[in-house]
Amino acid sequence: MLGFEHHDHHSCIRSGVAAAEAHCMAEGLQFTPVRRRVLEILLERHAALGAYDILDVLRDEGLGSQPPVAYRALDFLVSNGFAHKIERLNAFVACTHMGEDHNPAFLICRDCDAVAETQADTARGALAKAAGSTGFRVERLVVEAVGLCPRCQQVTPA
Amino acid sequence: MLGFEHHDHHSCIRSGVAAAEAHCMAEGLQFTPVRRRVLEILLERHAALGAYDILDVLRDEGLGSQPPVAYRALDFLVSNGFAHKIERLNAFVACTHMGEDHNPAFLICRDCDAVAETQADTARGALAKAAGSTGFRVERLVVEAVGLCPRCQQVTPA
DNA sequence: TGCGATTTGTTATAGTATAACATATCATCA
DNA sequence: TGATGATATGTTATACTATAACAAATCGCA
Repeated sequence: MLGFEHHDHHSCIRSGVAAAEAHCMAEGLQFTPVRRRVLEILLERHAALGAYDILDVLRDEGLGSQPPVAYRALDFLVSNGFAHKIERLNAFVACTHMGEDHNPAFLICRDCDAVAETQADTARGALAKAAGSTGFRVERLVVEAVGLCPRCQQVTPA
Repeated sequence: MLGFEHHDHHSCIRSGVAAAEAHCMAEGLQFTPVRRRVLEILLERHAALGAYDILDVLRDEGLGSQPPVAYRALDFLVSNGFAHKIERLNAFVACTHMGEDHNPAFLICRDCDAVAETQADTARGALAKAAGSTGFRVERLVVEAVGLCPRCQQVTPA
């Protein structure tokens, strides 16, 4: 997983964009300037960004000025697994497992909004058992842990 | 857990309200008319209800007409564990484990918005491991499975 | 009874998201 | 290569979700 620790930001942006581009190429999807830029913005910050935060950046750069521009790009990224929506925050993050088929789970810092993506074990566990026993068919699983990241535990103890 | 199966609705509303009332009594909390009524409304439907849906009912009954009335009652219910917020739907449901200390997980039908509450196993699993290894301190866990309930699988196959 | 704390009423506004339709661009194949 | 159907963007308008701020009422208790 990509945690809260330091990492090479430049290469992580580059490789994220490259992975998305490759995937679009392979699938015949259009990786347009707005879509690419929104993904870059999400990769640049490693925190959850609201649609309107993203729109502000786009507007500054002349790439679009109305909400639907941001929402459409985000829909595209989410639909294709390049980004995820954090329901708890009404915000979005770049995916850190580009390409891999995965069931994301998130660690969300309530102080700084940093988000780390990890894996949820979907098949096992009480939830799967409950779903099975009631006949509920799970299609998508949202797992979001809210708490304090290591850094903010220093600053905001207890 | 409370599943999607049939159950005695009347007794389930009565016992839910009674449990909340007892808890408030014990804790010295005020179980006011609006708060009681909102809990009843949530118990009556076994689906996720938006704050404004609830407000509509309150308004019809002369119990309040402005959003803060509904939101404040919901905040109270959620804070005290009588109800839960479904982040995925921006909506609320009555708790079906009144009183017990629990980590709720939800099965949400994307067709009819019915919600079943069950338990998440928080301590074990990949998530807990990931949190532990990064030093992230989990305070609250949101687990929401989106899919089709048994009934809607009949109506809306595959 | 009076005082502080809690709850409710109300106005206003902030923040999140999408419908609908016009225009432009792309992708392809005749 | 130029027509055409599909996809993407631009734009206006509006719907939905949520909270700030302050006044008025009510409650709990000394």
